[in-house]
Amino acid sequence: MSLSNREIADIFARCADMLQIRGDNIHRVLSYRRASETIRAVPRDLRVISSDGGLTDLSYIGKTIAAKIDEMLESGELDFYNRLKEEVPEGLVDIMHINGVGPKKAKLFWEKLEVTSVDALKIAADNDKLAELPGMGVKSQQKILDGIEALSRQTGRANIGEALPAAQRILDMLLELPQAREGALAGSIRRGRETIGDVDILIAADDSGPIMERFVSMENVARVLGHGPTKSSVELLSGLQVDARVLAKARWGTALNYFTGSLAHNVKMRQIALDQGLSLNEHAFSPVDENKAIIESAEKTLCDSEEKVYGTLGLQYVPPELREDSGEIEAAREHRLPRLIERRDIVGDLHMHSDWSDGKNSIREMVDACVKRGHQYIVITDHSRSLGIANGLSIERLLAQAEEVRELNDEMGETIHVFAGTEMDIKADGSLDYPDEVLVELDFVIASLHSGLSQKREQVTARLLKAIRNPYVRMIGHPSARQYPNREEVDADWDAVLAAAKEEDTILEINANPLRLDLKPELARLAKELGVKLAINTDAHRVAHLDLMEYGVTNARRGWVEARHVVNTWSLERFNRWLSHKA
DNA sequence: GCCGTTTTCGGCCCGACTGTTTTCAGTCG
Repeated sequence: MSLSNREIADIFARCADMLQIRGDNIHRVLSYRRASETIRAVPRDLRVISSDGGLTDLSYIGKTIAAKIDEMLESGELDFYNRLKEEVPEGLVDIMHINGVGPKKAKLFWEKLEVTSVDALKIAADNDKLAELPGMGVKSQQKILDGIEALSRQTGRANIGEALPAAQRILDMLLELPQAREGALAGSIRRGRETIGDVDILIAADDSGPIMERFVSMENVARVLGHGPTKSSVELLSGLQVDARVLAKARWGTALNYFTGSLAHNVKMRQIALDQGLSLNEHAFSPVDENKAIIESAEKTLCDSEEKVYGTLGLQYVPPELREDSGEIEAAREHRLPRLIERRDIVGDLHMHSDWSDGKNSIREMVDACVKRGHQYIVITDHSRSLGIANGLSIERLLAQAEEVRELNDEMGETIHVFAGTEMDIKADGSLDYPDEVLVELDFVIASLHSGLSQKREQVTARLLKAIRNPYVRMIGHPSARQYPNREEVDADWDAVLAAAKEEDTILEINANPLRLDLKPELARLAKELGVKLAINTDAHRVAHLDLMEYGVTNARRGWVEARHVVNTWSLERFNRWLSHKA
């Protein structure tokens, strides 16, 4: 039995941890970790890539790791991993994930106390066994107990939809202090990742004390994890960890670049700097000698903006969303980065619900709210009849709603165009929820998966293909049906889905709801490269959800998407022309 | 173990903070 991309990525990550505990060369460890990251981000099935002989084209996958991938694809097992497990107890990997415990401590607990699980470690700590170990003390022991508690409380990474507003509030509060000259969110939140491990906040100021003081004394702080003169760390009551750093304005560019990451992007930046005789860190560019040692007497180059950092290296400015070491450095070198889509390019929203199904607001309220947000056109797309839990519309109600939408549209005149549509279920048996003679009555039909999400790949793929090929279906809503934190994407043959969407001129949605962000960036990038049409929609179930569009735009930017790839950047006239041409 | 516009060997980021050190090791990002 073969393993999925994710399972293979997990195994390499665990190999890396075990190798590190064993004390292997750190760069060998990093190789496994990088390979794991690469595999996690690959949108294609490794089985397909492998049969095309393309594994070693992936970054950080060389001959050795490619062979290990093939072994797992064929046998479902990895001999190397199995042998590692005999040498290094697997529970140590979990212990390593406790905050404050790294490979050395994990190894220490194992060798001195024969502790090989988080539970056993907790018992040892409760009995004061840890404090007696060399290099340990009462405080370290307590820190580990806190870490174990945090681990059990943790539900994993926070969704960006929760983390971003919380982070923004803290940033705004710190920026109100008179000492703060400039501030920004950095890290994965700035890169727009779907989930956030912890929040990084940077403040430029000459006097750091009051800022650090204010930060650790915020009312929503559950505990202070660290409090130094220029860096502090807190855990909020929500469980979210937030780090704040203060630095000099003159170093703003290098610092923001450094703390925005990603790690892999930074490593490449530094390599390019070294190639030019410069060492790059969060403080400055420093000239280096032939041994790559910093020449202390030489003058350093400070950068107060990120543009200067990239400019110093002869690179085009790289938008944060692209900084994942997925080709952006190479493109920046040749000044051929795309002009990414922006929120202001969006002039319509093709997917929203009303109180006719499971929405909270009336059609009129949704329309008025969309007018306020400057949309030129929208589509009302309530759920279809088989989605009983969402009060899906019977054929009679659907036709009655279409009638009402058209009357409202006439009433709105030139203010906004309201199309009559539906979000129709692709049922578990593969059939569509309304017959063609009903669909023909609508202006815009979305087809979406809401059930049968754990079916086999062949089945799910066939359902998607059938929907894509229906002459009345214009768009597939949230194509992979993934939802944070608990629902994995469906298993489908995405190569086949993208090819069919291209052939049939069917739009694939980038759903802007932060719990979905579906298509994911990797697939969106593949789709636009193939010439598949995309649309970014809120899937709003209430007026407030209409403001989630920004998350969808960020997600699209992470997929290198430009305005020209996205249908709802088109004028009403062009959108109408496409609708009638396709019909 | 990967990688290459100084290439197939010799590199691979490094500074802040913490707690245990009495000059530094481990962790983290």
